[in-house]
Amino acid sequence: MTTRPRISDVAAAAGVSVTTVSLVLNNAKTRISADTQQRVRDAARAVGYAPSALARGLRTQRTRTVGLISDQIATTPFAGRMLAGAQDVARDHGHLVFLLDTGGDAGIEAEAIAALSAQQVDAMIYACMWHRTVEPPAGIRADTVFLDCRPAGGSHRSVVPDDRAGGAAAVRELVAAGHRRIAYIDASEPKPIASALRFEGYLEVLAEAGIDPDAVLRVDVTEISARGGREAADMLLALPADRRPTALFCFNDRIAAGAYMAARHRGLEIPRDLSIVGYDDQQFIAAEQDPPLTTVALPHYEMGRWAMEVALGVRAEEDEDATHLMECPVIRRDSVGPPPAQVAKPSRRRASHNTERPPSAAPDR
Amino acid sequence: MTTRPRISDVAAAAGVSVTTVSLVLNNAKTRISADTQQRVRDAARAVGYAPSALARGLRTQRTRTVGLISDQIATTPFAGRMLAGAQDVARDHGHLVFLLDTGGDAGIEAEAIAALSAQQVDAMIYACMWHRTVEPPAGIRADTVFLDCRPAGGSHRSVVPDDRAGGAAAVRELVAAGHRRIAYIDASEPKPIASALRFEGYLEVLAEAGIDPDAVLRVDVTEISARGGREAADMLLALPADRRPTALFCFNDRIAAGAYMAARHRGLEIPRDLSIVGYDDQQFIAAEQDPPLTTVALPHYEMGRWAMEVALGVRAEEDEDATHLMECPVIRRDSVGPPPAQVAKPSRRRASHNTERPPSAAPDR
DNA sequence: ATGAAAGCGCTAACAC
DNA sequence: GTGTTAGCGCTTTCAT
Repeated sequence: MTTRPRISDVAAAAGVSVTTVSLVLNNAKTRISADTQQRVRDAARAVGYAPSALARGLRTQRTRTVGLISDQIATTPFAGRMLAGAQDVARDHGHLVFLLDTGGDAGIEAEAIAALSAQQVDAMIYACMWHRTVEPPAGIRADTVFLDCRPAGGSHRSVVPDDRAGGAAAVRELVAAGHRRIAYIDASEPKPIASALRFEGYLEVLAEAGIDPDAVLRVDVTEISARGGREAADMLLALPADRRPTALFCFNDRIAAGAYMAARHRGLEIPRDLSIVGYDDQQFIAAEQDPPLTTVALPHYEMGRWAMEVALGVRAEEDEDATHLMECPVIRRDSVGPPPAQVAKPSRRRASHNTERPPSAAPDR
Repeated sequence: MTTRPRISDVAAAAGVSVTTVSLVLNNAKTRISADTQQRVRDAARAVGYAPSALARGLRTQRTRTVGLISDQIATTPFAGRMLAGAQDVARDHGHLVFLLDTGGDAGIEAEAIAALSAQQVDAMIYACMWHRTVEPPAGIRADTVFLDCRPAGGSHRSVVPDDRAGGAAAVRELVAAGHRRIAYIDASEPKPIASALRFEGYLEVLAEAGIDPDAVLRVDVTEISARGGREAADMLLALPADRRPTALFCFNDRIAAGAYMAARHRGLEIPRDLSIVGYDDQQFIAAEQDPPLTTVALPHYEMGRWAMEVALGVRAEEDEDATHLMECPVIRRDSVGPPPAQVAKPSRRRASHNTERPPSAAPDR
């Protein structure tokens, strides 16, 4: 092909005017004879015609494109599902998405907004890769929808996970299994917004169950990682038997993975000796623990869909609130069981961090 | 703002013609008086002018956009870095990227190609989320560059990781540490193209070191996962002492994580009793093993950059080959050490899969 | 050193 | 039922 066929080529081939071609190709309700319609369609196919989105956009002032600005797409495992959700609904509605990752740089962000505006995108989404509060970038259009973050001041529509309810659901799993001494291994400073929310859920369920919260059972990790989780869990498990938790609710799955390590080093078997629940349902982490980790999933795909649906105006806005809370489902796997029948008799050896065997270890050999 | 300011608004504000505005805003080499230039720029800023990318694209037939078609962006942890690499160079050259994920569906793929063509993107990238051979989709433009996949028949330019060299590098780590009995825990059928390549590297280094490959030391996993890796490693570690490997090269980090589990269940300490190297340098997996896993990194960010650079024509094409091989650097962490001083005396108990203690375990209590 | 005007490919108001 | 034409906002040739 030397050059793209234009609408006039189709018109010529079909022996009609461009108006007619435009009309039939846009399925206008207009009265064009069925015969002509067929001729036009055949001609279009014959010359390999596809309308120029540029020309059409210029003329109609609707581009059928949407801009998606994200921070940090590179370094997060969750981005993909959010993008996929947004993508899917965009495609279903005939829209294309411009993806602009800013790496969190405000200058790049400003450029991105300008570029998108120059492209006359029909809608705009501002996505964060973890739930947080953001200052809406200067000059961002008012109908932008915020994905996985809350604009300060509730100035724009947004969707975030319901971390409070998720935290409650996690702890409820544990309470239902019979646990009463449940620790919360929290994130470190500066804490993500989800941290306090999940803790609220924790307290709520404890109250429901008539359990007094014990301050020693809430510990902050030194860093959000398996290593941090391991250290924190290790402190908890070193507590005297009557104060020691029988279950751990971890801020996220990576921390939970660290808790597994700590348990292992103390010879504790999960869930027989210790129950654990995580958060995030992080791919390749939660399901691949040994035993697989019970956790709470972050609804990234759904949030991505929701954001695109409201951005495109294809969702009946059921709620009045600017920010929509999306449910976090619990994913039951094998790390929760009833608490050990009797409290293990206190071992008087101080946390020596290693080869202590579980009370129940087989006296083998 | 009611409606976007047009170039004529700027012209009016500056008291010049639109030609002049266009010229100065596009930094034409033309001779426009410095004074006029300033007036125009001031006027543009004053009215908040930004040129319409649509109109400009329609006129120039260059849109400064590029289409990036990907399969499976949702379910892979590597997508982000590839996108970030592509993104960064696009931005540096003033281009915007349309991201279209097809989920691997051929129908959607065809639509995506059509949509991108309608948008008159200046360039196109076809990305896979893991190294494989693909049949180029029908109708894809000839100058498309393939990212992390090879088009069948070498019909298009492409960039993929150098898995053979990566496999060699991994095994060389082990050989350098003194190992001679090195197992390769391979992927399962249908094997990724990388599987055979890494194995080639393995054989190459063995040959270099004068080590005869032992067929029992190559085992396929039943599934690519921690569980698969665990089972495979378990078989290997159950071998009689004189046939047992002292080091494991795993097809990927998840499999390596499974190997850690198997080692742990046998009371083997890493790297004292067993050395392990993985592949992928997968985020939150490799670095968070206990001890952190030595592995080979996949150069996703760099491949993303490379692809966009050639797509945009901003890279001097140094190599004649249609497919560019990108180096996979080894990431040294703590899972490789010298082989155990003497071969452990063969335990005659058959692989009982559990509480066997390492020879060196403290006889505590 | 600056301006007039054509035209990129399309849609839609209006005429017939 | 179908055709003519203006114009979306810009770049660029050609005049001056």
